[in-house]
Amino acid sequence: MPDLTIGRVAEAAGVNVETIRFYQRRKLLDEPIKPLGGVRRYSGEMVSRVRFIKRAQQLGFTLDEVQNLLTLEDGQSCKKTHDLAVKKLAVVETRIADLNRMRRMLRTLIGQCETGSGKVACPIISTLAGRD
Amino acid sequence: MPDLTIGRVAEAAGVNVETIRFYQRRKLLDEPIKPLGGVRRYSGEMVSRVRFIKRAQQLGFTLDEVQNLLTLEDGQSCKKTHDLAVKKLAVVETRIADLNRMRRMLRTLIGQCETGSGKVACPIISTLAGRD
DNA sequence: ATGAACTCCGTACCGTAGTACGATGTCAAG
DNA sequence: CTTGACATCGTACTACGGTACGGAGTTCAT
Repeated sequence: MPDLTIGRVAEAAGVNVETIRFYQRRKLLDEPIKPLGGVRRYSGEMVSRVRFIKRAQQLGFTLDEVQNLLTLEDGQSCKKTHDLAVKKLAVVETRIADLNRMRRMLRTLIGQCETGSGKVACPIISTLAGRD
Repeated sequence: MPDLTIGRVAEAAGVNVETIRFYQRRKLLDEPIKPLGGVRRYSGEMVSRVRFIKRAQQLGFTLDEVQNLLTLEDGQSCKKTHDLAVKKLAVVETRIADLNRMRRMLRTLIGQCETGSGKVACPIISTLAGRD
């Protein structure tokens, strides 16, 4: 069953071979035993694990957090998983709030630029310079 | 008029001395001439420039972009500044959209966890594992 | 005039998530 | 049995925005 080479795993999971090796160094994936003077072989399980990592990243989890999630992979400690997700949601919402502030400000400034109310200087620059 | 030491500038602008030096290396700020065997002196202008950089960062501009903005600091080339702001707004909106996707997903998963519909395995883990 | 506090400068390091590279070894097909 | 593709491994580099450090010189108040 462990029939894949690292290249096949990477390809199947849609990542770079170096990424697999990087995850191994980070202890996110383990390295199969290497038959002395040979080449490591991987099972399809490894592909699933890489995909797991990638999906978790898409939800905003860092690799450190993914490492944590992987230890919960049996699906038993639902509460711990739930709590991690709640914390992550809070972080995501903070980031959204920050970005919304940036968006509001940028829109205001762009609007001022476009309605150019006879002012000599650029309103964006003026604002950044603290003049106004 | 150039009466401040680097430490005073940093303090007045609310940044670390090392940050000023870092900006100088990055050519965001220029270094006053150093009187041979002496200490550089800065004018209040320098404090304003550091604040300019910090405000631009709060709007989402990278230091490379700030460098660009600083060359437009006379407030003349309003169009170039405007265009930079429009591009940045687009980037910010993309990030918001990404984060909104994460938020939706996290909320859904957390909700599934909480209504725990008799399932054995954790719905979050199941989703990450691609089972479901 | 002495000691604390500050400056100067180069270089190294932090976190985050990888990518790149080069030497050497192994495997499979022809 | 050779050639080409791939694996292994260690190390270095990327982007981004700084922070930290150590040794030497300078400035200022007492």
